[in-house]
Amino acid sequence: MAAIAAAAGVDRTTLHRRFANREALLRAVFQAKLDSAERVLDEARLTEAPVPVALHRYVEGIVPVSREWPLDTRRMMETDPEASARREAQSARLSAFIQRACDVGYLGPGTDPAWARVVLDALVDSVAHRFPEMDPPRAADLVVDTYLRGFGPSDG
Amino acid sequence: MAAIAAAAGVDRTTLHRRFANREALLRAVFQAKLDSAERVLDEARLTEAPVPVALHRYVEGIVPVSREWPLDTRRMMETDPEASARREAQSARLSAFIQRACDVGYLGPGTDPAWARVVLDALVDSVAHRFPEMDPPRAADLVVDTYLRGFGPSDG
DNA sequence: CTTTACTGCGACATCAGTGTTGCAGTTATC
DNA sequence: GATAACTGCAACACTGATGTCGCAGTAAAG
Repeated sequence: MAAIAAAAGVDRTTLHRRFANREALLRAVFQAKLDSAERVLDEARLTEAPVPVALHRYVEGIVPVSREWPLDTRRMMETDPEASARREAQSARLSAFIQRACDVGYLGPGTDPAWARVVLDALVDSVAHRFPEMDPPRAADLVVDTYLRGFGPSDG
Repeated sequence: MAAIAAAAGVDRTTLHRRFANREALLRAVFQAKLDSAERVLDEARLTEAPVPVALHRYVEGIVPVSREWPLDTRRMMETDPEASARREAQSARLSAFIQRACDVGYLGPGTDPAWARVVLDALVDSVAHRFPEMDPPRAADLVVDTYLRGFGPSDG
């Protein structure tokens, strides 16, 4: 709480006036991230936009969210079942999109959707935190390009 | 310390007989991971084996290390300058290998070595922890394939 | 000018985690 | 059988983080 207050530039007492305790503060932060992530999923139109468009919009939107809320929402599991369920629902939407991308042939035949999903998360997280100065549209370009083509020479 | 002791199946007192304090235990664990990682780097022969062979050997070797020591050695930064320097040296070896892979054309022209390095780390970490039952040779196959080809259909 | 709203500060109480100690029990060695 | 080595257990002291409280100061509103 002291570290969070210092980072926010306020006194610990002020934090406690807004949040009853540390758990309440964490819950509020998780909710804020879930809100932002949900907005990105909605705006990406994962189920109706063309797959390439939806993918790019999703990545471009989620990179700033990941940067603003650099916390792993999976850690909410045991403390807030409601938030956990909400996170699971959002994750399911993304996994369904990956499946759709496979179904329409956007991802190659033989692609394991589970692995494709994990890799997308990893690439987003990496670009967001290891290249913090890269702006979201360019970060999305990089992630999508790497995601589809890898690093091998073209026309291998 | 209580959680570590419980996970190890021993009493806290036994931990304290071996390690003066929590910091000493952490240092020992970091050293063990650095030792294992160094062995993998040595055996991969990153500077003399053919690039595809070296890459596969490295990934196949580092996946079990990452599983056995699931801790981020970057967190040693401020507590143990010696271990931090050792970690930096190992990281430099891997980055030099990525550069070599670019130089010989194994990675496509225009590849950003820094990004290629970050993505390799991310893929290894993902396969190690999100697919814990996958054996190392097969995990290495998957990582290298994804790394080079991505998920787009072949012959795009 | 008074009141309201808000904040920072310092002091305090509580608690969880770490580190220490003494003792009893177990196993292996001599 | 005695000794050494090792361990688990419980109790204790200490420390840092959290949460609470009272008070003084500041700014905005009436």
